[in-house]
Amino acid sequence: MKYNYKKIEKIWQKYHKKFNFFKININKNKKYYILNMFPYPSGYGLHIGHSIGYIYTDIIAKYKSGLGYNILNPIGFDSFGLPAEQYALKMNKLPSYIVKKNIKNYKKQIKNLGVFFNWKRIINTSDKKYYKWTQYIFIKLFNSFYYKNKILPIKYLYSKIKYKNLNKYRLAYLKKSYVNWCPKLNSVLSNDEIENGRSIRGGYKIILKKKIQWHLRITKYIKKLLKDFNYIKWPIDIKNNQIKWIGYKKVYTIKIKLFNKYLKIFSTNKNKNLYSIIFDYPSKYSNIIINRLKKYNKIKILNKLNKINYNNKYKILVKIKNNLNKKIYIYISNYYKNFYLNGVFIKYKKDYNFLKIKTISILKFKEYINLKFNFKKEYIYNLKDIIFSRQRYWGEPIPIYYNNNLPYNIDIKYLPLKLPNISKNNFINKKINLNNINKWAWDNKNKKVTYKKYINNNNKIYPLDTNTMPSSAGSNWYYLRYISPNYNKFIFNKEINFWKNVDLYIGGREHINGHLLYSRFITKFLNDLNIIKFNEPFINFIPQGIILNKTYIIYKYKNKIYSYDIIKYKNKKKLQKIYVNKKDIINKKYLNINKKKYNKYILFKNKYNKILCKIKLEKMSKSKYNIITPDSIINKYGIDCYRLYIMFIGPFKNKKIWNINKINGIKRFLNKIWNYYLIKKYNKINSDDKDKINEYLINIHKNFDNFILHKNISIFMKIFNFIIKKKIYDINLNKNILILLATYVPNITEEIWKRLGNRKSIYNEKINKIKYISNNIKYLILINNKIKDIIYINKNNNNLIELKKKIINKIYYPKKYKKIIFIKNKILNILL
RNA sequence: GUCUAGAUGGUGAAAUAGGUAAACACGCAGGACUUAAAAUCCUGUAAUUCAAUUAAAUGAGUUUUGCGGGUUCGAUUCCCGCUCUAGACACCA
Repeated sequence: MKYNYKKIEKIWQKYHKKFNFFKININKNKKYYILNMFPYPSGYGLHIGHSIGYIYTDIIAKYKSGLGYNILNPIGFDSFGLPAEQYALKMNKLPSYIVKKNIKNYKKQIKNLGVFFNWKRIINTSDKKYYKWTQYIFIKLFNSFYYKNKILPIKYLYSKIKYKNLNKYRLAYLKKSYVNWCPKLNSVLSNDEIENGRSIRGGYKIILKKKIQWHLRITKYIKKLLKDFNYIKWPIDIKNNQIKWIGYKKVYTIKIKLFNKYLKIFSTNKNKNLYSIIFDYPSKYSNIIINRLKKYNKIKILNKLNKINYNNKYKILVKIKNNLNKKIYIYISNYYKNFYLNGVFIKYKKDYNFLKIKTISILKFKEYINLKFNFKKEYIYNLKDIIFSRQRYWGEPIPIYYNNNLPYNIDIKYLPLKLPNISKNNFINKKINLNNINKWAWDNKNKKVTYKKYINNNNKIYPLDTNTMPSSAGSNWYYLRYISPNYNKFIFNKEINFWKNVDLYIGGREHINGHLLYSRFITKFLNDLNIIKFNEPFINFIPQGIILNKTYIIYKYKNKIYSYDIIKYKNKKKLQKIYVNKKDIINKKYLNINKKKYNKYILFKNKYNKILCKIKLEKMSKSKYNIITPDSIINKYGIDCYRLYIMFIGPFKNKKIWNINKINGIKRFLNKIWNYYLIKKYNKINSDDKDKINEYLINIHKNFDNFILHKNISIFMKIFNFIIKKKIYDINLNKNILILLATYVPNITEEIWKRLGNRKSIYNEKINKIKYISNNIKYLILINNKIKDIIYINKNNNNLIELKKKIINKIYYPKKYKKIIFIKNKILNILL
C-alpha cells in the first residue's frame, strides 16, 4: 500500500497547530533554550537555506523534549534595515506595510515545514514595543563608562570633567568616521550599494568622506571577550576566527618622521631589519601621505586610491636614512587591514611576495626620514569600535537631542521615541532619512516630539538626532526578548532566571565578526550593569552551511551589454555585473534577448549571435535571483519527505550545492517504513539481532548528543534494511524506533502511531537512552600491514600475553618475523 | 591581498585518542514482474592487472582520499610547502 502523504499530512498539520508542545513542566527544572538566527522578512519569502536551520533545531528540540527538557524554541523577525527599505522602494510601498505583509507570508511558509515554534513568543524588531528596549540599552551605553573592569554611571564624572569631554568616556559616543559618500545622489551609501567604486543605482562616483557618527566602545571589552571563550562550547574554528578578528597582540612601536610629522608605526619583531612600511588605507596616516601627494600633483594615483578594491596595492618609494643607509619602500594598501591599524614592518616571507607584485606606479621622493630605533612594547588590537549610526529612515531613531550641539538623552520614561511616519511620496522620491522630516524636534518641557520650526533653546525645544541605528542594534540583544515578548515594564520578566542564555544557537558563519561578537559585547555590558546574571549569550553555536545555487550574470557598461565570452580581461573591471533572473535565460546559458527590457540596450553578441551569461555557484540570495523556496518541493513530495531529505543531503555545517536528484531515495524509504509498520506478520527478535539493533540505536543517541543529524538517517535506513530482511517484528522495539524517527518526520510517524492503537500524540512519549556495552573486542590481524583476519575476543579475557602468543605461534607464521606490533583492544601486526 | 575554513567514486557522502577507505543513498547497467508504462524487487557498480572456467560464481595482486614532501610498522586523519573553491574584511543581515 502506498503512503498517501497529502491526505495524512493535512490531518496532522491541523492537529499539531493546537498541540501544546511548549508547556512548561516546573517539576522538571531542566531547560533547553534553542534558537535560530532570526530572518529578515524579505519579500521573496523563505528559502531553502532558512528551512534547513529551522528543521535542524526542530529535530533537536523534539529529541530534547523527549528526554524530558523544557524547551524554548522561538522565532522572530529582524525587520529594520536596508533590505526591507530597498524592497519597499522597489515595490513602491512603505517599509512598514511591506514588513507586515512579509511577516505574514513568512509565518505561513514556516508553518508548512512541520516545525514547532513558540508562536506565542514571536518578536519583531521594528515594533515600537520592541525597539523601546533597543533605545533603552542605547541610553544605558550613552550614560555609562568603563573604569577598571567595571561599568559606572557617567554622572560620576560630572564634577570632574566638562560635559563636552564626557564623549571620550561614554560607551556610546560621537566621533568622526569614514562613510561612502555619493555627491551626485547627495547621500551615504552602504557597501552593498557600491560596485567598483561606483553606485549601483546610477553608476556615480563614490568618495570616502568623514562624518560624525555614533560609535559603541566595544574595544573596552576586548579582554573579557577573549577570556570568556574559555567556557563556551563554540567550535574551535569559529572561536579562532573571532580571536583573530579581535587581533589582540603584542607589538613593538617606533616613531618615525615622515613629511615633517611624527607617525607611530608597529613591528611584530624588534630584531628584524626595517624593509618597508605599509600604511593601512584608509587611515589617519595614509591620509597624511595622500595629502602630501596632492601637493606634488600626483593626481593619477589618488583617483585610484578612492576605489575600494582589495587587490590594489600602492607603492611609494621613499628613501629613508636608516642605519644601513638603504632605500626603503612605503606602501599604502589594505594589505594589512585585518592586522594592524596604522602600519607595519615587513617581517614574514610572504611579505616579500607582496613586494614583488607589480605595483601601479612608483613615485620618487627626495624627502628623508630620520629613523631612531627606539622600540617600545605595546599591545594593539584589530577590533574597532562599532559604528552605530546610519543615515537612513528604516531603523530605530537614536533617542538623543542636542542642546548647544551637545548630546542629551531623552528620559527613559518617555521611550519609545517613535519612528516618524513618512508619506509614501516622500519615501519613494528617496528623501529617505530623518533629516527631511519636519516634525522632528524634542520638546523637553512637554516631553514630546514637535516641529523643527519651533526649535528654541529658551523654550527647551531642541533638534533631535537624525540618524537611525544599524540593524545589529535590534539583533544583538533579541534573544532576551523571547523570555517575555509582550512584557511592558522591562526587557524581560522573572522567567529570565529559568531560561537564562541560549543553550544552542544556529546560524550563518558570516555573522562571526558581526552579530555574534556584538551580542557577546551587549550581554557582557548588561551583565556588568547587573541586569542579567550571565555574561555570554550563546553557550553553544553551530554554524549552518550555506546553500549554493546557479546564478546568471551579464556584463553591462552604460547602455551596452556584452556577451561573456567576448569580454577581454582588461575591460572586465570597468563593466558592471548584473544578475539576471532565470526566467530571462534560454538554452541554459544564453540571455533571452527577445524580452522587452533588453531592447533599449546595444547588444554585443558573440559569434553564435547570442549573449552568453556567466554562470556561477553562489549563496542563495534574493538579489541574485537564485532562491528556491521549499513550497514547490513540499507540494510534490510532502513535508516529511522534504524534512528528511534536507537533513540527509549532507553535514549541517557543509556548504551545499542545491540538487533535488536524491530525493527519490527518501521517498522510497518513507514508503518502506509505511509498509513495514502496517503489515504485521513477522517474527520475534532473537538476542543477537537485538544487540545489533541496540548498537545502531546507541549510535543514533551519540549523534544526537553531538548534533550530527544527517548520519542518523543512514542508521535508520540500516535498521529498516536489517529488520525487513530478517523479518523481525518486535512491538517494543518498533515503538522505540518510531519515537526516535518522529523527531525527523512528524506526520507519517503520528499516523502510524495512531494506527498502532495509541490515542495520544507520539510527542507525549519519552525517549529512553539505551546503555549497551559489547562483550567482545575486535582485533585486526595484519601481516605486513595487510589485513588477514578479524577476530573477536571476550572482553573478560585478560591474559593478553597468552593471547598474543597464541595468535603468533599457532595461527600465523610460526617461523620467522622481524617485529610484532601489538596494540591492546585494536591490532596485531606481524612484520616479516 | 589578509584572515577563517574546505577538497574522498559518475553524484551526496561515511570512516579520525592514526589501524578493513568508499557504509547509507542517488545515478547508471543488466534482469524479474507487466500488453505497456509507472511502481516494486533482484544483481552489479573506485580504477586496473593476473589466474581460472563451457558459462556463472570465484580467487590473487597493484594503484587510489586535490598536488608535492615528511613523521610512523601503518596517514583520508598529524606536520611542512603548494593549487583550487567558499565565507569574512567593519554601512547586507
